[in-house]
Amino acid sequence: MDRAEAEARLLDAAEALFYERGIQAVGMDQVRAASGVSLKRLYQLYPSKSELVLACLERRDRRWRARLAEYAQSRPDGVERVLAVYDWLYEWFSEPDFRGCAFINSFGELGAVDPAVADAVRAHKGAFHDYMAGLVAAAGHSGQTVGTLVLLAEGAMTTAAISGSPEAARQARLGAAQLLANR
Amino acid sequence: MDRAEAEARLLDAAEALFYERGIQAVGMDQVRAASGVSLKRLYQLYPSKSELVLACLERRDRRWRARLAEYAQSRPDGVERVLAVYDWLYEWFSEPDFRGCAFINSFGELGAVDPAVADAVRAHKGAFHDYMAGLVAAAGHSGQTVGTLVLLAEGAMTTAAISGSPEAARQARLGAAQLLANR
DNA sequence: CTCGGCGGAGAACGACCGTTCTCACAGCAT
DNA sequence: ATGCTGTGAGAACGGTCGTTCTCCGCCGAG
Repeated sequence: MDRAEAEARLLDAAEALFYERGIQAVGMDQVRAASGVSLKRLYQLYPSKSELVLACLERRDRRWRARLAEYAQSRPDGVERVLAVYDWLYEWFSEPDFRGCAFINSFGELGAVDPAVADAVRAHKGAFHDYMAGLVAAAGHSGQTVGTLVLLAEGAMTTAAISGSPEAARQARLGAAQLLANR
Repeated sequence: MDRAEAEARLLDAAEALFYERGIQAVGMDQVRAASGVSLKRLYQLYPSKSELVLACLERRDRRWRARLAEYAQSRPDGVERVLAVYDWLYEWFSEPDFRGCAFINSFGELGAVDPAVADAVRAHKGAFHDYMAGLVAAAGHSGQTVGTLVLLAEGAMTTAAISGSPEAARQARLGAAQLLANR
């Protein structure tokens, strides 16, 4: 098993465990068991748990945004593409192991205690905001609306996680459509 | 120090510490030090950390909702009172030690691992939803809007926490006003 | 005053966690 | 065959955590 595969297996296992149970509830030995990578290799690739967590968050950020962008780009420009974001949220919320936004969860758990985690979360949310701003501008709407549309998405993530139902995405889409209907 | 005062000091100290640093990051000994209540008394009032956490969440739920209701009731009936919710959020977000919604944070940290915590969070969010539904009905708007208004509030809480700024409440208020303007 | 129970301070316990170390072994150049 | 390098399995280490126990002083009842 070469370095690249060890990294991939580690990130896959760690990300899944952290997301499913929370970061502090998962020990490094469980990451080793789930990944099949020895502790020695683990620590020479990621010298501390904190760095492993950061690496997971960064990879998740890239994947999450890529998945969203890929989905949205399959829709026509304009308002349709803005609303596609909420359709994608619905699909995401419907995944059987959905447990909320990993960044919101990580921030609540470690944001006050690990500034690097807090920075990663802010970067992720900032990038999402910027992406939405691009979609809204392309739809010819004022920048005023962007913030509200982002709040709807964020609210849908936490509400879907807590309620255990993807319906919040539908509700958010309705609200967004209404906001975009009357300029 | 009688039983009632010991309970109050424990809950005050524990709630503040859990909220500020996260639950798992705070040890029982720190609760003892901050409250001035001995470990022995602590454990005879709350036989486990989990029960102390639950008691904190329940008291916080009651206080949070009471504070919100008190604020809203000082405004005239109708749409004004619905919008007052977001004004109150702005004040809350502006408190110097604001660190997001304790229930969202607790859910992210322990929701997957402690079902009692998950239940308490669901109860809190359900009560907030019902309260908003009452305000919206009193304002003569359809129940359709309630979900969206709640999403705006939830999104504002997480966004304010992560960004460190209370502006999200302003943004949420703008969105809510727009939703309530055109029925 | 004496006794008994309660409370406080903090040590003790067992479990676990992040991290490092030991040791045996596999692959490879010489 | 002989070293050398790096690996895997897992023990070991130091620290912390939740929880319990010990010991001692206080205080009210008799």
